[in-house]
Amino acid sequence: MNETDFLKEYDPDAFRRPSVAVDLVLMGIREGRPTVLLVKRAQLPHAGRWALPGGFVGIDESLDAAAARVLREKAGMAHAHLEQLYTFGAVDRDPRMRIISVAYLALLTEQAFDAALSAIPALLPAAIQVPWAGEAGGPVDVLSPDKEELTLAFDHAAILAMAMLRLRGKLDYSDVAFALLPELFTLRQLQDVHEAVLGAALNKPAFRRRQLDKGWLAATGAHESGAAFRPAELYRFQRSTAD
Amino acid sequence: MNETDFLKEYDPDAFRRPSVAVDLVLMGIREGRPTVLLVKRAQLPHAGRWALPGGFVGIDESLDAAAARVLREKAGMAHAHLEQLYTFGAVDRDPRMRIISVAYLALLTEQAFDAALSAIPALLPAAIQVPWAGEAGGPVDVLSPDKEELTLAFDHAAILAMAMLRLRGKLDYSDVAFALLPELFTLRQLQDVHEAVLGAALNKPAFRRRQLDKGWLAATGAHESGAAFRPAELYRFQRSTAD
DNA sequence: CCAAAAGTGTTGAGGTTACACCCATGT
DNA sequence: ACATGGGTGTAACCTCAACACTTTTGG
Repeated sequence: MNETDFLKEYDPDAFRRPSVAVDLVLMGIREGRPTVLLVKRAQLPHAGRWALPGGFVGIDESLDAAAARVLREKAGMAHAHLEQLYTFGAVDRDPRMRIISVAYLALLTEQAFDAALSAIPALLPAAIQVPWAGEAGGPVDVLSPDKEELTLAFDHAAILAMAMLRLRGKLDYSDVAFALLPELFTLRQLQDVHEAVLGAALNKPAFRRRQLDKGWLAATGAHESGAAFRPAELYRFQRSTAD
Repeated sequence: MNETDFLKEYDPDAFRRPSVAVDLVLMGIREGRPTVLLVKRAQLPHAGRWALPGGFVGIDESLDAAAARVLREKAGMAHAHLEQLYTFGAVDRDPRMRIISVAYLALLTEQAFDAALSAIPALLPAAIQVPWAGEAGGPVDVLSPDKEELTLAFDHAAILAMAMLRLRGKLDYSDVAFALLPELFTLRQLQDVHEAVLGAALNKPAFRRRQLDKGWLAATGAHESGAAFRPAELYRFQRSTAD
């Protein structure tokens, strides 16, 4: 039997299969805090609870494509930094049936974040309150715009906690911070992003030099406008040619 | 309609679903090199090719449980450090049908590695040759015991590359190195593990002090026996009480 | 001229590397 | 006694954080 014949006779329905979904942590920085976009579940189970936007993975759709589709459909967004986080596969994580969820982290600029909010009014921007701001990962509290504490549906709180952890861990050796900033930004804005993610204040001159020494920043010569005081220079993210 | 009624009427078979599998990177250190255990595929597709041991996820089995089961069934091992790596979900990664694979990294001591080899003779210990030893991740070459270069089945080479990257990345801020060593070990053995994973030589006194300063090592007072020269002290991995 | 934030120079502390040396053991 | 690897002390070096200072703008 050759490979082609084998494939013809193979029965893909021999075993019961779990469903596979993707869930997206849509994260941006608002008012100095990491903030995520949540949707209110209209249907059972967990009707009325807030949840991460998600959707099932189509049979002819890669995981990355499914994540991009959910980003498009549920947040009206064409592009965003999107990376796979972790796969959650506890048997009872969804009471309907067995659903394995591949969680993705999507990083949004403030503009993209606000655009999604006005395009799709059902989205709720929820601030993430990290208990021990400087330290390692534990449970995260999620606050609605009027400071109510929210209980998320399913295991989405655990997904969120992992997203925060990942974002922190990658902050200074990768380019994730720039995915949260517009094309042109000042060093102060970059520092604000770092401080929001870390939940801690940073030393200005040290931060500045460390960032410039990495060689990832290209000075544009242009300066911000409309500042009440001395306008800061605008930089652009650009990997050094040495890479 | 309340939640119970809703669940009764829910049809879990409304959509076609992909299959979900786990694949294990069983890694240990042999002869100063990271080495993985491979199985020869008996059946199509990719019959005759070497592959990572894996299996389908049961409908009532969590992902972690499935990984543990494969570890038991395919490597005859009760326990090992096991951590989820990444989920591979390209549409065409398996020609039979849509299979999403959750990859796990399993870390084996040299004893466990050898035990698996003698318990299950079908396993092949394949050394991993990392092209640019000190640097970041790219493709990895896999060598059979007689130094033949192997072509792995499916996308398993990519899984392996990611496993090496993860192991390197976690080497000095986590306890993964100790999962590759027996209960009691010398500082030289610990350094050998680090050097094998990093593919680079390390400075002895610096390494020694860094490890001791972490507070993860407990001196036992016992010394290794059978050494041709001065016997080294044996240490045990033990997180500091301050954690 | 003042307030406020941008941007720079200098210093000092801490940690890490590199090298040299001493120690313990089997032959 | 000696070869060999285990284990330790010291000094040079590098990195980075803290502070003070200058610069630039709007009012």
